[in-house]
Amino acid sequence: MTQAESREGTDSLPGTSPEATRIPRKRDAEATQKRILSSAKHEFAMSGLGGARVDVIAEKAEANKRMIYHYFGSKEALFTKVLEEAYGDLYEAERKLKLDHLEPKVALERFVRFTWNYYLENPDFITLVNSENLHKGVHLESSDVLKSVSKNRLHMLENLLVRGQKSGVFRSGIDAMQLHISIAALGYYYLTNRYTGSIVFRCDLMAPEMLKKRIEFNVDSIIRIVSA
Amino acid sequence: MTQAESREGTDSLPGTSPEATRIPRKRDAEATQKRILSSAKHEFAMSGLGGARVDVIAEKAEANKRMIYHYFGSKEALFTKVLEEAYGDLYEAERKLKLDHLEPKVALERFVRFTWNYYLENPDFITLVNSENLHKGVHLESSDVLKSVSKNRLHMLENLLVRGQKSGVFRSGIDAMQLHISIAALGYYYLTNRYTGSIVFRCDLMAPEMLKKRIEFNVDSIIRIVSA
DNA sequence: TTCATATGTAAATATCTTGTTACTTATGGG
DNA sequence: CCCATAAGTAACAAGATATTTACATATGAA
Repeated sequence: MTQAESREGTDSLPGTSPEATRIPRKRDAEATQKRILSSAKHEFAMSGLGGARVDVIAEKAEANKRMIYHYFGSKEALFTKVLEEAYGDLYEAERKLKLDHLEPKVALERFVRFTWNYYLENPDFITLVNSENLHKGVHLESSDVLKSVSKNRLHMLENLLVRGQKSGVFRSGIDAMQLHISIAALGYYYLTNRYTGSIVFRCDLMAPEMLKKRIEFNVDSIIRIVSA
Repeated sequence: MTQAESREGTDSLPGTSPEATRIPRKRDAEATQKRILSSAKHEFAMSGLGGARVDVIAEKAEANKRMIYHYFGSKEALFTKVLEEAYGDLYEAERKLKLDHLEPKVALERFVRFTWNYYLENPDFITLVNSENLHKGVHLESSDVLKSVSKNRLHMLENLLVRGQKSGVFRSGIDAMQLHISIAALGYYYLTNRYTGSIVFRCDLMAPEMLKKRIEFNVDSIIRIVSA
């Protein structure tokens, strides 16, 4: 089956020819790039950088391999772009949280829940990050995009800690980076290792009641860690 | 060129010929299997299941591809065996800890430090587990070996918690599985994401003083989580 | 309209990769 | 010793795979 034919199922003809001839795609560079990025994100997340196939990415994007190389240069450059977008999305969602006006303890709890929910709702993020770390971070280490978006990453949490310390609900001397890492860790580890974890512990770690147990345990843990 | 001829370039005949003759490897099935397993563990850890190459595994094992298929059947079966061994090694090291006679708090701290050190000294374990989870646990879900070695995995920690609760140092109502997962998570996440983490936080997470900071933070966190 | 160029398609290429096959050699039991 | 068999080697086959090339078509500016 030709690629032109492969599209005929979903579309019909714009006027001229009666039988199912190919409908040339409307030229839309931006849309094509978006479809490729979205498809790549999914494939890279599912199979890792090494396991993902350029052919499959192109096919799922309803685009052509040639377009991938045209727009992104190489499989690895595409992977880099996907990673940058994934980090950008997370950070943007974080920024939207607006925790500054909330009571420190409430704000911290909300941040813990947000982090957990983000991982849960964006499972791609975790596998993408895992894949990049398997490759020792080579795709992001020279990424100005990541460096830019990750600037002042700890600002919000630092403010939160200072506010809480001043009001006496948090103890002093808490390292914001260590806490930030811990908040991520408690959720991330559970979810990334959900398959082996379910085997080892002989239960379905993704069952709704188990997920609920986990997030409540995490919230409680983080609060205990910072409490005065 | 025949297959026999193809070897004559590097080697000459044993005994009959005077100059540097080939030394045929001593036949030792067990040793060869061990070399293959060790090499495979390293390659799978370095590149993941998909990224590892059977040829490279054979070469690094100073063995032959044929031997891999002879002894293990397939790349995936070899991967399964490597995983089973990796889990077995961790669990055996855990069993050697002998925490029963220690004061609960001291014992728990020792367990947290053990877990951290094990990940630090066996970085292969983390990437192997990551790789298996990328593959949704398919290689271990039917592994009787893993099911066998992971039996009563929470026993030690449960005993510890009960002892601590009885003596009043630990609070009651702590879920041993959640705690176990958290102890692993705080170390595992930091180490598996050390590359992207170092970029995002603009510091070398693997620098000795940073590692020290992390383990001390983790020990303190776990103690706070369980304290009465 | 005309034409340069951005966008898109199909096929080729060169290299890799897993698993197999045909073959060689060491080992140990009779 | 003799020889069946376990252990080991090299080359091959079939199918993937990333990237490139040759070509086609839509678009918009002149």
